[in-house]
Amino acid sequence: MEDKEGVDPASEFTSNSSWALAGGPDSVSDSVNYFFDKESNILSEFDWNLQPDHAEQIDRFDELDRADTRPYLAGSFSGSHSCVAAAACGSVSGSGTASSPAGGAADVSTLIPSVSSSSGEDPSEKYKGSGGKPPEIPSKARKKGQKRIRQPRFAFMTKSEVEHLEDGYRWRKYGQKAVKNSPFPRSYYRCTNSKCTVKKRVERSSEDPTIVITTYEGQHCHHSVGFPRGGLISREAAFAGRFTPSVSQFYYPHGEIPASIIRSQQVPIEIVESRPLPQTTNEGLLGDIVPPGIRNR
DNA sequence: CGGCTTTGACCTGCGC
DNA sequence: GCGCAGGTCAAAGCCG
Repeated sequence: MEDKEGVDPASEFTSNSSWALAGGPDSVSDSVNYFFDKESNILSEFDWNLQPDHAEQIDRFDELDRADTRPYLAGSFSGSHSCVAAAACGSVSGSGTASSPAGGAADVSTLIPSVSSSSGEDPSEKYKGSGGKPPEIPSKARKKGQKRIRQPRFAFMTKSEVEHLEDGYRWRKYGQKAVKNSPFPRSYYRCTNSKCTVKKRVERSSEDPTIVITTYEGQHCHHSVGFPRGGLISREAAFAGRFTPSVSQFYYPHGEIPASIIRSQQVPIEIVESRPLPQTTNEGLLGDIVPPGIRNR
């Protein structure tokens, strides 16, 4: 509806978001490989294809970052988060409450998922668990054998002491599971809005307990509820909270951020500057954080 | 009392 | 077929 107005530039560039480039700078390649090694289970689970091939473009993102994206990437989650993600948000309906990014950012982690618009047409979709039912379909009404339709997912890493970020929406925890090969459990949250099917998972990296990996699934069909603590929202939170499909992200694993980014970002960074978001449009967001050349791939 | 968290059970898919 | 792991359900308990 209102979230689908017009053509989504993001989807335009992510509709075939299994980017395949060739080769890449060493530092970033290492970074990517690092991420694959350490978080491959998570990434693969999310269908993310973070390949060394992306290094070249990530490096360009690096340049972009030096250009003036930092304030936009800065996060201000409640608690002591240092946001690690840069994400582009697709179809955003209105500017909502995401208008005042505040400081407190750090590790700009990026990640390139092959965010499939996964409407269930993907034969490789593995609907592990969930009783195999789509969120929209109550368990009782669910037909046996019906495949759960997985919503597009979006994730980011956050260096944080607390796990639950405030992203402007209210969440209800509906489950927690121990994760294999990880001492940290994974928590499952669902948007408290009864009409909203967005879910999110929160888990800590087994490799770096200071890293919180938050995965959003689905798309909010409503506006955020605002921010009780100061009313400031980070750009990432805005992205996350209003996540829509057709989004591409970039991840740098903590500690493996390309040196140039570290130079410009420092880790962590306390950014006091509060700068209004440009327009919360796809164009604006993408323009901020997506390296040139990536967008139309 | 309503909303939320906790937690064990259950379901499903996948690999062997 | 079986076991494992992930995801969800739902009852019970907690809290404001």
